[in-house]
Amino acid sequence: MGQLLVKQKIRARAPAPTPKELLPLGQIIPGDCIEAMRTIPDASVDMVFADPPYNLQLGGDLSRPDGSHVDAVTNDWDKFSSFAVYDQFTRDWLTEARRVLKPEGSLWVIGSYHNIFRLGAIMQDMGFWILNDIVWRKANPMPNFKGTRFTNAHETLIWASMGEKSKYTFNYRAMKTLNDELQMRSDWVLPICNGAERLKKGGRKVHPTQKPEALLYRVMLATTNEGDVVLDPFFGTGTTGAVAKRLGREWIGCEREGDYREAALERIEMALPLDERALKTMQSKRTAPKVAFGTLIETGWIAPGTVLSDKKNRFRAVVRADGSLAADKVTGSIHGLGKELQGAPSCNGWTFWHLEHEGQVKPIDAIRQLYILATEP
Amino acid sequence: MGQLLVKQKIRARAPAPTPKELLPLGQIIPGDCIEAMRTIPDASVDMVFADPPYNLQLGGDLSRPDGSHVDAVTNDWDKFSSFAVYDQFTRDWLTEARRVLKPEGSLWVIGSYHNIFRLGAIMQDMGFWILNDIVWRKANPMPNFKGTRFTNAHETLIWASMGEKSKYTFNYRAMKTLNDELQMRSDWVLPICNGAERLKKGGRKVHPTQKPEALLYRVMLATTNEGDVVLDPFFGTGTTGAVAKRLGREWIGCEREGDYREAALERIEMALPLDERALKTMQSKRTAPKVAFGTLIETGWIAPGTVLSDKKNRFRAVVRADGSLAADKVTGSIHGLGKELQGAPSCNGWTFWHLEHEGQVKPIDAIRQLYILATEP
DNA sequence: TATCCAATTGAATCGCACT
DNA sequence: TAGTGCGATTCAATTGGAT
Repeated sequence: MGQLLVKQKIRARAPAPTPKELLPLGQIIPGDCIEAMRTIPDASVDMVFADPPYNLQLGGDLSRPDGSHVDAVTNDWDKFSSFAVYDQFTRDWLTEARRVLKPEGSLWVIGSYHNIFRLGAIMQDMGFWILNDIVWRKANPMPNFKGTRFTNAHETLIWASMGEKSKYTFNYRAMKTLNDELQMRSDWVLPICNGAERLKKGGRKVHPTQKPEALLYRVMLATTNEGDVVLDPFFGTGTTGAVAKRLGREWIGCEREGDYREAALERIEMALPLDERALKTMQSKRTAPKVAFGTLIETGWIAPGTVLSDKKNRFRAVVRADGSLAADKVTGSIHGLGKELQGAPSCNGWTFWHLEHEGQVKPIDAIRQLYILATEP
Repeated sequence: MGQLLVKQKIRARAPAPTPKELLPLGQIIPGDCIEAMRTIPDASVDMVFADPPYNLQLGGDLSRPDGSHVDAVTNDWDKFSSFAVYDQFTRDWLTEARRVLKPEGSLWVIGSYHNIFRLGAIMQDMGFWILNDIVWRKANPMPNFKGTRFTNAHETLIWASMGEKSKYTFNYRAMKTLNDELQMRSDWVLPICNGAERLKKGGRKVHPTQKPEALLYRVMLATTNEGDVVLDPFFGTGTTGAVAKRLGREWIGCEREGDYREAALERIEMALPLDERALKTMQSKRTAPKVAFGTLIETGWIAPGTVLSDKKNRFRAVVRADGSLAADKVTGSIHGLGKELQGAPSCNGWTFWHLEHEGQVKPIDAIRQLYILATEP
């Protein structure tokens, strides 16, 4: 309420806003996104959400350990000849985005380490004021098949206002409610887009990088109001449009590829306005914190070199730096070594292995419980 | 053992490495980090870990590697100049870091949304090749008291090699062990630095942004080997040094502030190195001593004439005296024949081929493991 | 009908040493 | 330096067929 009043006051002093009738609401403008955005009036849009090409620079083919082939992003639209070319492209579309945004609008971009640092730096150079960087922690990412790096399990979003002193919309209360009455954090755990939500045609995915609706849902619920105009310059198969419709926001898309436009329009046509049941599935599940044995080593709760033993003191093992255990001649994880030594079909290392703690012999699970208690919010 | 031999072979072809006696190991070089790094020889360091200042309103005490002075602009209204000064400072210290790093060394930086995008973009521009961006997801972050944004609950690290084709160290197996036998992901949940670990003097924290040892523990265990030299140009109160000492790595620090240097030295003095047994980690098969299939034939672990088959019993092959396999019409190595028969791009014969052993069907790799265990010193 | 198992798949900068 | 051969390497979710 108070927020609305403030907005009206400011608008009264600013130039008259563009009437919505002059905007291509609910339409996908075909062609290059920069050209397409030029058709939109200055200061007429409340939010821009952009999922630009990542400039992945992939090498040769990649196969899984089972020999199957990984379907990579090889589309032409993700090919740039150099960082300089990518940067110029980025500055060009960001310039148009800045022009069409209202002074109190905000900008979201999403990317991976291939492009997000360039995006963020250019945004700052252009005067955008970063409000948060958000980490989308994928619940089910693709593994690193060759064991050469850490599993690339997240993507990064940047949320920015038009400038340091600019106002912006943040629905704090809605976010806190969505997060079981805890402040919404800058890391969001959400599954990747698959199952029924993933658009397919003839058994093949229509778009290689379709984003999950849950991601856009949270973005829009947090930083726009009902009736706001959301522009997506890289519309793809229209996740932004579908979520905007469900949440009662207006949308405009730009998209070069006819196939994507067609799939998007059909999809948005079918999108249902929000019902409460759907909302519930969007809410973040408070997953019980999983604690690996290695975490207790890293955080100093159990020191490498500590000697563990089973309850009857038949077996002993030394904790090593990486969280593995070393017995006389065998090594392994807390579970694997326990199983091995006992010759049992399986073993829960958390209850099998004990150590002396405060004068008492306790299972290592007790240390894990203490750790969880100490670090829980 | 085998690994050491390989390393020496490579070094023999490269220019002679800097003898460790010429490096200021276990020392904190006082003064400006760029000046301090200049005292370190070219290509002498295995890893640089840097936690540079975040504040973009810098004081006027920055200098370039050539000694010229950087004229800092600190006015609020001139963010663009402020970014330019920060970028120049970043390029300057990264230039020195790049010079002292070995060709197969790697660079870690940590930052927040204020500076990480600039850091990452400049690293890419300088030729560093990003291997991962890592999200440190704070288990207990400070809430956003005003409720104006999302709770800032993470920081970002970037891990990079010297270039696209450069080799680098990644202890895949140790990370997988540390994470309960699942690949280590790019999002790390770790508590912030508090409690006994947080250095305090007169009830006040000594350093405003002391990093948790657990973070450095994982970084170093993952991407350095025992005895490697780690340089931290923004040493602060010495978390990098303390963890390096614990993990049997050498360290060099640079730090301007005398108070931090004093606190760091005292702290590292008290840190206990791990003993040899605890320091060991699980080896990946890639670095483990190699056992050829032929060795198992020669030593009688597998007899010539033994019939191998794949798990589903679709293919069968006979072991020949020289360690090759013979199928119906084709012959080849354990890998080549498996690849051939399946029509796959590649095949690991060790896991593909099975035989009956003690009443169970096991991959031939299991026999190799038994051999390694039995012949280990 | 419920359950289980096998197969498929997702924004991926994915090997190394020798000739 | 490009080519070749050895051999190391995957997690969670979904889908569809078999039990």
